[in-house]
Amino acid sequence: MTVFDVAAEAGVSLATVDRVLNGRKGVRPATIGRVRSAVERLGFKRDSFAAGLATRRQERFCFMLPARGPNSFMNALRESVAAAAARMEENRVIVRILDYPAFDEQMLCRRLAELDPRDCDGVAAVAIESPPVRQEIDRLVARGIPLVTLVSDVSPSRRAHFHGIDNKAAGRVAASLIGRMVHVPRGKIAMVVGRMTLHDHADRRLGFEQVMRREFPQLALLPPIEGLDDSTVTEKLVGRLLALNEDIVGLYSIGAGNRGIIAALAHRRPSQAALPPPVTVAHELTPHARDALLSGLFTAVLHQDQEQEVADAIAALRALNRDEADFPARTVRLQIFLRDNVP
Amino acid sequence: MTVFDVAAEAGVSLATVDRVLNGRKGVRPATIGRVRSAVERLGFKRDSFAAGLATRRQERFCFMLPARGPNSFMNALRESVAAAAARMEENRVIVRILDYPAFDEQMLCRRLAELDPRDCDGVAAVAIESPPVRQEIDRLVARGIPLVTLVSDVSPSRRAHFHGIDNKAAGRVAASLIGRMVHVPRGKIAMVVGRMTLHDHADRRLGFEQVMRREFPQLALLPPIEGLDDSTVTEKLVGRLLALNEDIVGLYSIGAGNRGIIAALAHRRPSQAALPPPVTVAHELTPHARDALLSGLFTAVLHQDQEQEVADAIAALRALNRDEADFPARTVRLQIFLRDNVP
DNA sequence: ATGAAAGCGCTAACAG
DNA sequence: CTGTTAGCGCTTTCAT
Repeated sequence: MTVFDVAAEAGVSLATVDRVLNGRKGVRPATIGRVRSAVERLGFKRDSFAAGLATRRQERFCFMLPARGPNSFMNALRESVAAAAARMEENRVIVRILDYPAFDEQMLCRRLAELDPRDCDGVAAVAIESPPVRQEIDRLVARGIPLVTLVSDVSPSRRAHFHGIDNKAAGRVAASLIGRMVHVPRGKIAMVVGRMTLHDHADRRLGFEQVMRREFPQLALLPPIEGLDDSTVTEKLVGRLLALNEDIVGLYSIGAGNRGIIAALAHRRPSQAALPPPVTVAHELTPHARDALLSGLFTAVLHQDQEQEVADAIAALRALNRDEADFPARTVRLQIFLRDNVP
Repeated sequence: MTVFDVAAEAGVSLATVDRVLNGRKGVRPATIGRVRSAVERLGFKRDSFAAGLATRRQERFCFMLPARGPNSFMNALRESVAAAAARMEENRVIVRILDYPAFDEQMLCRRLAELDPRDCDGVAAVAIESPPVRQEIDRLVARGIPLVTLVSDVSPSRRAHFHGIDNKAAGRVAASLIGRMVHVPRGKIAMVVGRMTLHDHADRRLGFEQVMRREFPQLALLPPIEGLDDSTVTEKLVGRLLALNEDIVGLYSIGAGNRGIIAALAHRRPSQAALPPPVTVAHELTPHARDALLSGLFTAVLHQDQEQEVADAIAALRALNRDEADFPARTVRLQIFLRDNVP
């Protein structure tokens, strides 16, 4: 069952069948119909190996990530991208990793501006929410380089898709878990973000506060503190917060810097250590978060499958590159890990 | 960068390069070394499209599932298999779906016995735990047809892999959720299984009881009831149980038949309806479970990604078919859905 | 608007 | 043990 058989059945040549199959133009409607019905009758399915071999195009994509730093989530993401790059190489997809200093909008803009349509067929970027970035993304798209956002979105912008979890839902889930698991009648809830300009962190906070206010009004929300995704900074700030508020019964770690959270929780002052530890929900299952979960220091960890995010982003870029407008972008499933289902 | 270049660089022929690349025997160690280093030097990567095209083998696998019935989890699984079958067709993999009457060990055995190595290169089966089944699986493998278990394992047996979630862990997670979310000092916990001969159900119960007993001894475990994965049966049994025990504060639905659980919970007698509803954890995100979750009737649903299970099973069968002994079988990640992250 | 012919890079016979 | 040769089924020029 090959294109050849279809050609014979339809009474046309190989080339015409190919044109119809791939929606190329320059075929009379009547002929299209004949080929279509031949395909139908024979139950023809294209052999993707042969198709892949015959098209010798190479696709070149760029991943724009924050530079290597203390944020283990981002480091892990970089590994995922590198692994995907290696795997995709045999599918004629070349993935290059570029980076910008974390939180640095200006450098991100500059890096995006440098991209040349002649050696880059698409970009996946962990973005920062800001007008200049949005503008630069739009300019990139105008130049003919499609862009998808990864992990953290920029919206509204001309980016084609966002690949990541539903961060508002993540915040709501965290609130549900904490609210239902806190057993005291009242108390305070702390939030730690990396930085508010990160769209994903802002969304998580939004969802969290929404559910907290509506369903657990007896728990008081402290204003969020910014730990810059850095565990040293985070430890200092959280330590101070815990010392100042003896009655913190819940803690939501929205960003990175979990090592700092763990350290602060582990070193609570004796007066606090007597109380039950706050119900703590963190993000990203790094090795540290994993240990904190196993030791009972964290109650739950909300995680996103980075491999899937990366794979989805590459799939989307390929589709964009082939002008498949109807590519279905899916939201990466939020994963909840408790002590008993740690991977 | 092709095998041809590698051949030239190593000073051998195409065929020899191919032998080395694919680990075929009949090449002198010295030659192997020359080819390897040429590959290394040139950074050669095999083009999987060309490789796929050149091997014209067709793989034919069978999925052995319980017959279509009232169990929506199994119906959904069947859909997943059908979808995967369609997708794999263009990769030269043909998947056939076979079935046996649910719970019927004898028929399962008979169906397995009928399989012929001449038209089946591997089997993925949702199994039943019993000596005859185990024996029949071993016989199948002896006849040269590799088998992997799907969703529910049979162990020990000569099946190559199990593809599904860690069911003991699932039970432990359910216990953690219920235990931490029940706010009364004491009460009873109910368990509903499909049938104890299903390995996955038995495992979940094990994990559940283990954590319940150890961490929440103030909650009393009622003996599990068997609903046969049928919602009519389940509704009757659970209704009776709820009527007899006013102080049920937690409910773990281990198998299918969620519709029955939902009905029973929704129709609690007025005297009970005044109390807070039991903290309920169910399995399998069917549309009904989803609605129950959204309406607050279920507290959490534990789910497994069927698409991934099926994809993994097919990948494993392909590997077995190519005698890749070191294929890494992964455990499908247990998913936890709360009201706010329902897909 | 349609057809003929030349590969794409690899694997698999078969021959040495 | 190693080399030669003929495709796999599709896409892509180039002719018509």
